[in-house]
Amino acid sequence: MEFRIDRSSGLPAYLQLVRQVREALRLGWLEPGDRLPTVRDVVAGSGVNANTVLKAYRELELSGLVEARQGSGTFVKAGLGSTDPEVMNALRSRLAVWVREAREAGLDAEDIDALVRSVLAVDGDRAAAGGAGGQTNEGEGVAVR
Amino acid sequence: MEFRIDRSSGLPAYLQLVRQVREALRLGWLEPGDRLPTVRDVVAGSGVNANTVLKAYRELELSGLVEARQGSGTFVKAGLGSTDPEVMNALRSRLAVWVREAREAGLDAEDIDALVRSVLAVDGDRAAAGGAGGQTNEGEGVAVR
Amino acid sequence: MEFRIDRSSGLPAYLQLVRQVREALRLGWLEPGDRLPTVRDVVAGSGVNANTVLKAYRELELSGLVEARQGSGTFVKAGLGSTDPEVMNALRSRLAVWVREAREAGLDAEDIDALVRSVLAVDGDRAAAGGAGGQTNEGEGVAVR
Amino acid sequence: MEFRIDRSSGLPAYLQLVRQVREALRLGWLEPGDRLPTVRDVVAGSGVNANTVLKAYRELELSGLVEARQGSGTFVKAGLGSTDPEVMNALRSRLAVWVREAREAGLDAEDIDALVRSVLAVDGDRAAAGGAGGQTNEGEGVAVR
DNA sequence: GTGGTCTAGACCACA
DNA sequence: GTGGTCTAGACCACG
Repeated sequence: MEFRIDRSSGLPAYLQLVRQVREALRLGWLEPGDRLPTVRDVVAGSGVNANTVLKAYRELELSGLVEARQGSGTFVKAGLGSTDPEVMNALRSRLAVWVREAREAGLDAEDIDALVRSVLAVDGDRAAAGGAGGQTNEGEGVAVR
Repeated sequence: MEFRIDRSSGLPAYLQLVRQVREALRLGWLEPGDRLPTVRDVVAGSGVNANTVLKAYRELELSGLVEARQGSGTFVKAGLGSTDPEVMNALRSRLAVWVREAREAGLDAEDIDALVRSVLAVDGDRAAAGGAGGQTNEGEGVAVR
Repeated sequence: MEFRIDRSSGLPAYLQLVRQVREALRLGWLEPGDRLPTVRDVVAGSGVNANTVLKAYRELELSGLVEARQGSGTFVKAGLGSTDPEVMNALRSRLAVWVREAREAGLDAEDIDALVRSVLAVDGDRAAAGGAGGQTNEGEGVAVR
Repeated sequence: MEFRIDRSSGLPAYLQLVRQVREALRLGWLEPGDRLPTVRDVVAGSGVNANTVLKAYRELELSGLVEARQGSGTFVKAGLGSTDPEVMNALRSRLAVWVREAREAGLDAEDIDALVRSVLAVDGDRAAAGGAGGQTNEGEGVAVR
């Protein structure tokens, strides 16, 4: 697993790390028992400071997702992606089709992001009680009357 | 237009405001000539401090999207949504269908977000130079080999 | 509220801070709505580094006990001490009597601590399922056969 | 004698071992001449690394409490529990009564710990120079004004 | 070599 | 002036 940090996004580096681990868990790219890259690897690969990585890993540990074993590394303890990988893949490929069309219609990544967020916001009001998701984007969103 | 800020997202409040205005522009919910809510309104509606709103509006003004007219408010100067509203709506409704299916398959907002981001990341490598840049999420993304 | 850090205890300073806040909550000395001392106050009063305090406060925030409000301080969000203050005081004064006797019998603080821990350990095996307490001492303890 | 180490307590593993030996000495569970479990036993029984156990034993030896005899094991050299076993037992059983009442009043182990520590802290100010020092908890404690 | 703790100090976001 | 983020670097605990 490899991290990419976007320094201009405004989101703190350690939260980007946390988020990317959570995403990998949700997508099934990481599973219980897997070892996260060592702090030193992440430092070498992404340019952030070691303490930033430690902070991210500690946050993940506090939320029960990973477990640090001194001297041997940090390991995934619990999964997040409860969805059947096949279903996931089906959804993913249909999404990919949609994204391609959107791009052909001239939308860029930010447009697409805005669209998705707006649909999720509407949809979220319907799904409501689902949440407890943690650091999701729920709650942020635009409303025009 | 109404702002919602999520204090626990890690993203600075003023950037959430900026982002939401940009999203509204991209989605065609705001158009040149429209007036943004007054600072006072935003304060009342979202609980942030007036200085935070001012900072967001100033930032939008610096990027040329809005214009403050002394005594009468802040107005949209330029659009961002260059896409034909009909096409936009078509894309939007197809997206909504996909989202509904995803939700029925058990994915929550964070799952969906992760999926979208991962598809955009792959897709981004292909589209590369495409985006107008700005504060997009491009660049952040997970890679597992 | 005032913190005291024991640098020779082996327990990390930030955990001592966390523990002391938890204790104050359990004893009813802190209640929801109360403001914790500012980071700067703690630094001035206890000699630890600001980041150490921030780390402690952040940990408390992640566990849902306090809430940081930028620019205005850190506030207690949830209580821990569900016990009736009167009952608490009764127990406390009876304990104080016992402690006095123990001291008169020649036990020092470490002896008393050892005794309490050993009684709790035995007792804990009986109470068993109670826990989920978090960073309690449960689990550590001596057993001689 | 059997050790239990709590990996989530924040206290270094080797200090937990040292502490448990000291407690056993104070409570009279270990006496001069007794043999401590071999390093191998401790490793098998508690999961820590052999070096960690060695470090704990070395520390105990440095403080004069135990003595390593090449080829035959590590033996208790000096006691810590100077208190008459009968008095100790009397105190212990009265403590047990109190603990039972506390538990019935709804206090859990962490509550009890907090209470004991707070009483000891107050009491400590009175007894002052009393303690033999060492790695006691003296000095840490909460004060609310 | 692994993760973890702490410090000192710069800078940012918010009220 | 409030909390928060990040860095750089020293040192510790553990395997």
